[in-house]
Amino acid sequence: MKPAQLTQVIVDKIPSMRKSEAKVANLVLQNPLAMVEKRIVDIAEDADVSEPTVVRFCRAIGCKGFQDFKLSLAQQLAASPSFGQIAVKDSDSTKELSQKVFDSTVDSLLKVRDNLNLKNIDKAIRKLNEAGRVEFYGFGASAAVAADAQHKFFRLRINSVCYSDPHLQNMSASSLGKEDVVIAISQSGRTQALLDSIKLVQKQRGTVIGIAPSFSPVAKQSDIALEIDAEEEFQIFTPLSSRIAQLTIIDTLTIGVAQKKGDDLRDHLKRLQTGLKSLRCNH
Amino acid sequence: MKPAQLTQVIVDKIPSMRKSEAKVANLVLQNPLAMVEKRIVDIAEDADVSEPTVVRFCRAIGCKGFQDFKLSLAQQLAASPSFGQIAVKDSDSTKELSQKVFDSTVDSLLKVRDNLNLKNIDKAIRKLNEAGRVEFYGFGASAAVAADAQHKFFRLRINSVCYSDPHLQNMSASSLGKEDVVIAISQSGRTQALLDSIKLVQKQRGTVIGIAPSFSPVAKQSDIALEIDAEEEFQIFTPLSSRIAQLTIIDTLTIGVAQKKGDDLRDHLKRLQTGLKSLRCNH
DNA sequence: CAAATTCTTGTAAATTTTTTACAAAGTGGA
DNA sequence: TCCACTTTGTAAAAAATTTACAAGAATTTG
Repeated sequence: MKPAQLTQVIVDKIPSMRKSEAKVANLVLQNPLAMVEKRIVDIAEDADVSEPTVVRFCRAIGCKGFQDFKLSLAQQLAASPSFGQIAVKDSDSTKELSQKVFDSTVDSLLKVRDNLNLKNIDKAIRKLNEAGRVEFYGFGASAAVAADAQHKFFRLRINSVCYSDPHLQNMSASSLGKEDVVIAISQSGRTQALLDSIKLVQKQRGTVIGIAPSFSPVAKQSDIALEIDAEEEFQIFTPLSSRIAQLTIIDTLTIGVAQKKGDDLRDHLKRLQTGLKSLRCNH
Repeated sequence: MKPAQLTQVIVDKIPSMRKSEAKVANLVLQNPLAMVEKRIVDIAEDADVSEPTVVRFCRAIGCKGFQDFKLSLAQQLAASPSFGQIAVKDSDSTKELSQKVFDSTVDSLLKVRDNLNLKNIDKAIRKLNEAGRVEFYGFGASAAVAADAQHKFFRLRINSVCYSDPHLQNMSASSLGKEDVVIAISQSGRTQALLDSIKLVQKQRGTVIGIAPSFSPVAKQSDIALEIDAEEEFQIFTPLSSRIAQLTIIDTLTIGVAQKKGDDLRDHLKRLQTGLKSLRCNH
């Protein structure tokens, strides 16, 4: 496994820290990269605290000591080099630009990975495996995610459809039963039409798996909430990173279900691939 | 900046090393990962040399001292994780499963990032920025990617559509002109119908940007090829990682074009966001 | 509101770890 | 074999980290 996101751990633990430890934490977050070549005395001086406080800070975030802290931090930064300075400037070259886009995507994937609610993923996989019909609902940017998800579940030989039209959603939702599952996808977690559909599904006693930000109405309303809190590095555009995170969560569900279905499914997929071959160019 | 691959530097310098320094070098190469948590005394003992010899070894390969060596090594190892055993076993728990899915996605993103053809990305951004119409073509799993891409370009106020039906593709392709651009997306790079559409576009003197594996017919036929060679960790399923890589490349193009469009666009996006607010639930 | 308790922080000392200085051992050429 | 030079290890010094403890702040309780 890759090193967990140390910077994320630091952010999470700041509230429970002592005042002077928090000073160190803030210094580190301000410029993680600079820490790597500092000694304990330098950091103590810069943060205006004593050396033992720095050690206490290291222990507080789960490291064995100062060297261990530095090493973990260095490893995280090496894995995603431009952490903390990902904002795209107008002056960036194509090289810098593409690196930033890839790095920020990696960053948010790691962040989401470390905050997964495994219990709910497990529940979701179990439920999907036993489901009658599986429907995917999403609007706007999430419509493409829903379509992608539907395509994957279809390949697993699961009866699945995808609706990104509120009327079709409602009509279909009304026809669901208690063994059916709906996966509701939303970047904002506040789309009113989606909430309406969710309620309709629940009225029919269907199960709703929500993929949305924590504490959002969609997450709260869902029976099983898979929460995603990827900060978007590129604010003004349509969400980029969080959408990739959504897809990856769906991948996890897909593979989880496939694992449960076992060998039986494997044969089916092989046959499917053979079918596709005829559509291909062979030179 | 530090040399990219420390282990490579070590290999290169072994011939010019003293006998006991070479002992250390071999120990390090044998298991680089293990070095990270050792102290100088441990390494000295394991290599059967004295501690100063270890320090001399560190200096010989261009490091400032022992700590510097350890840090550099750790960084290299973190940056290029052993692309090893990610295959999912039937016995995997949900935790292991989701970690593997996320990690393998991260791995392929990093791999693709390091193999990007920047010149072509640059060309593509330039072309897209000047384009009249932009169309996205893709079938199967790539249809969702195309839909997602269309959605993003639409937000950039670029005249864009998406077709995942061969007839519509052909009809539309025939109506394109030389200032128009088509982005053709394919996981396999060998879909015959897509190749046909590409040829039609080129007959009309339109530009085709292909997102497909290296050396594939689609890549070869495209005017600007953006090649993606993500190994799929989960063989039997529909492609997972390479699709994420495709999306991220498209993100790069999107941001690149947005950057070129500048402030003008920023206002437009703000207005768009305000428009969407009315569709949201506010509690 | 003050006394007592607990929690936080820094000082100084101890320990660990790394680095340097130097001397011993080895190597090769005359 | 002897001399000059290189290589390597020992031991001491220096540097860096960690611990122990006490002073001071904050908080609770009578």
